[in-house]
Amino acid sequence: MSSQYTFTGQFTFSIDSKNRINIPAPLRKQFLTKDKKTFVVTRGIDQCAWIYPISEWNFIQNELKQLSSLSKTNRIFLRNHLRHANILKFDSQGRFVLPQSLIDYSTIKKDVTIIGVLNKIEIWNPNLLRKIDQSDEIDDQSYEELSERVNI
Amino acid sequence: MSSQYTFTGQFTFSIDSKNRINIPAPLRKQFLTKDKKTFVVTRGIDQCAWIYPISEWNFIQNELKQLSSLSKTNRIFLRNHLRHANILKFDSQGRFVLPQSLIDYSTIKKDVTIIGVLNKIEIWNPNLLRKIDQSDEIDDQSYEELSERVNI
DNA sequence: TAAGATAAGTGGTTAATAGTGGGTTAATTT
DNA sequence: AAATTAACCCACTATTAACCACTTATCTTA
Repeated sequence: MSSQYTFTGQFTFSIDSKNRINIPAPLRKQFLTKDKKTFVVTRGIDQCAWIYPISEWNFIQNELKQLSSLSKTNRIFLRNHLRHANILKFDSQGRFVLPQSLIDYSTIKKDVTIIGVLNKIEIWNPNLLRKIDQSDEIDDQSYEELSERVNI
Repeated sequence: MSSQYTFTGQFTFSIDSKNRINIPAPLRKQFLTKDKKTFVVTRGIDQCAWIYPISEWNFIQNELKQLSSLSKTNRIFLRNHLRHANILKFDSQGRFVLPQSLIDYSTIKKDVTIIGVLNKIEIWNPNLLRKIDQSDEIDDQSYEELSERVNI
């Protein structure tokens, strides 16, 4: 079964003194009641944070179970994706606190650009996203191979 | 299944102080009731904005859902296609507000030229469209090639 | 073809919502 | 017990969306 979420759009918000980030209303409104404002924030493959509604995350977890730990790439991939995953809820104002480790990882300072990418939401340092936008790096061979087997 | 929309024609309207654009009545009337006045505005490949009725967009989106985010190429592709997509509705007067980012992208000032192109509607800076009109002539060779694929 | 009626395009006002900031209390940690 | 963190609440401001109104164009019908 494919995703029930179809996040789109781009928004630039500020992160406050308590490291709270507002989820843009158009994205927040999409959250299904069954997910109860619950989601997972984790490291993106790129230098950003990824947000999955909890039901999406559960689906992805099942996909990840397919990967054998005999493969080194798999082991590294699984480790890095699972250890940084935080289960959170947004508050009555629609905000959540972004864990410090993810702030550091994505080099977030004062502002964040939040973008909808189908089944997930990405949180970026605006400057970084702009840079990425122009110059894109080389494809990673290992990821290419993985992509043929897992669909997240 | 092919598109249920066949937008045609050209209209030049003004954009008001609140960045609202009127969808020309002939195009608006084509909107199917199932789409509930809902559509997606996004970046065109050329320097203009594209409008897809929501059912058209959903078809495109389902294709995009096939792409795994483990592939770098896919990630970049998905991001850049989805972040500029805004799901909107037109108001009771048949207008919608064009997001600032798209106004900038298509260098729109006071007036806009709206053209129907089969399954989508394009929004142009009139001056830009005029320029393109002259410089983007199709040469005889290209017409010959086209003739082998389309019979009109 | 003139007059009325209807629809289309444009403009502005008001009411609701969204984004942001901060404070208070409860829970956890040290 | 003190300090830090997290949850909750309240409040201000700016933006957005819903609503109303007017003008111009198009269509209808006498």
